[in-house]
Amino acid sequence: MAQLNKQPVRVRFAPSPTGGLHLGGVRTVLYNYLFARQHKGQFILRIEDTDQTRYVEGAEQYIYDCLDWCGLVPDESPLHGGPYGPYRQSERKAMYRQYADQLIEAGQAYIAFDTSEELERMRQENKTDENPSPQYDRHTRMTMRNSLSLPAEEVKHLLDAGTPYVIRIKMPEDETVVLQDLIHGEVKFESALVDDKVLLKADGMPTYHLAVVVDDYLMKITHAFRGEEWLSSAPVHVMLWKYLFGLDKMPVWAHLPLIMGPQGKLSKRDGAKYGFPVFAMNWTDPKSGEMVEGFRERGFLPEAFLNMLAVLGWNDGTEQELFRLEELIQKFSMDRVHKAGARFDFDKAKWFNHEWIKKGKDEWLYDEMSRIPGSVFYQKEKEFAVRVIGLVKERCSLLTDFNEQAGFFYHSPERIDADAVKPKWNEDKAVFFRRLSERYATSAAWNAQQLEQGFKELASESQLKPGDLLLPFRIMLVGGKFGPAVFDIAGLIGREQTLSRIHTALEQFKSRI
RNA sequence: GCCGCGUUGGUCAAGGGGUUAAGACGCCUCCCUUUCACGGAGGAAUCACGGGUUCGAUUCCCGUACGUGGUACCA
Repeated sequence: MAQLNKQPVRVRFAPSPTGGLHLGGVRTVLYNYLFARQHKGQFILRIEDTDQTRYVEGAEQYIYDCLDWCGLVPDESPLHGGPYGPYRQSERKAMYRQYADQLIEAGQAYIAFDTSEELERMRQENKTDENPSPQYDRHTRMTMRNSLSLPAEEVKHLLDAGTPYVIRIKMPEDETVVLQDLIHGEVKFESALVDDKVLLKADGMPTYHLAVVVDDYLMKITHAFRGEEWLSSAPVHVMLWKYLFGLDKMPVWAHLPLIMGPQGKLSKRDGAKYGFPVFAMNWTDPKSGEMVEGFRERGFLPEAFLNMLAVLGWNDGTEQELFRLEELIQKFSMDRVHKAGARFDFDKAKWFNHEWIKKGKDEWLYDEMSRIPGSVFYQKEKEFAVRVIGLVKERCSLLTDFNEQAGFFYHSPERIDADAVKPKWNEDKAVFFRRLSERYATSAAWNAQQLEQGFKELASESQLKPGDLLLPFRIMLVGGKFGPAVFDIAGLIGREQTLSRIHTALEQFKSRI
């Protein structure tokens, strides 16, 4: 550990490209990234594609796209290259075998010939109420077909005959495996209770267990952060480190708390079930065609998404909740990460986005809006859009809210909420608006101040209270009881639109009220 | 079942032997605004349970319960 401190910090995110990248995955990336930047170290992306049966077309590219969108770009990766490549485990296949062989030499691993049927049979036969899932361990390994139970000659014979086999770690009978975790502190395991995990599969590919250890060593990883679902298999990794490279070379671990859904572990199904995104970006499974919604398409700003994720399980000890990435890099610390899993709350997520929208520059929001399909803002020039955005942004939690909140700046309301004006509508008011439109038709200047002044003058000439006329006017221009100040709206949409909307509404009121 | 991790309002959480137990989201009320929103002021709501230790436990220890992860030639 002392030695590690002198080395440049190197952390890695190691996803397997089998589908979308969900909340928890992005948070793991984020914490890795923050830690690396804070320590002026390297952030590596390693693709763990050792299971060929789970290969999913496009999944790797999708990961790059997500990281790109979030702005968490790795220093080394299959895409960006680097001095410790290749960064795809499938391309490193040849590197793992020697370590497995080394373990066999040392008696720390063994060869096992059991077929999946035989394994299944063992599990069935040993299954009891007390032990519903028997392990391949010190109790059962001598009853199986492996280089420990079989005579050396038979092993040689089977090998010569090309019998498929795997290599398993031989967990010691009586050892306490101790792990120092940055978040959980000291965690202990009894080696006797851990099973003989497969290290090298029959196809020659390593399992995760061998691959992480070997690659973390070869890639000089100093700190290994991963989800808490890995904590149970940590003793296997620790043993491997001890056997292969020495505990003093082992990275510092941190097992991140899980992100939970409304009930239990957050799953992609929760998204569809409860109506919120769980992936960073839309992900369509190429086989099933099933689409899981992403935060990006739902209208989140990457900054807000990251902000929300950062404080889901971490805080800086103050009341601050809004952080820019630079601040997070400065303030993040693993020992302030909460131990317990956190339930994801979509309302709170929207609040973060809302805050970022309110704080955001209008021009910037305009640019971000390009991601929203069918955004109204591209129907007219940018200058107009930017002014509209400034007027409505405090009413929008998501980028996708803008179309509804700003639509009436681009087209006259599709539906006019006549019911809202109905109770207090009368002929005096109708007369007022007819006169107002005459007045507006000829007024020299067209800006909010002038329009408001004209409106109020006419109201007092008509012996009407402006307050009683404002709501009808709003309904005429907007269609409903929402939106920014009416005269700002009239000022922006212009004379022609304002007059036309007054006339249209007047007609509707005539027939419907 | 076994192993690991965890448990402060509905949710995210600060705190940590003596506190009126922060704050945020959400919810409710009021103010501002003759809309909605923003903003402001309030409100309801919390230390899982049982034993210790202690003058005193939400805080420390031990159990229990509950939640959660693992228990694959998946990661």
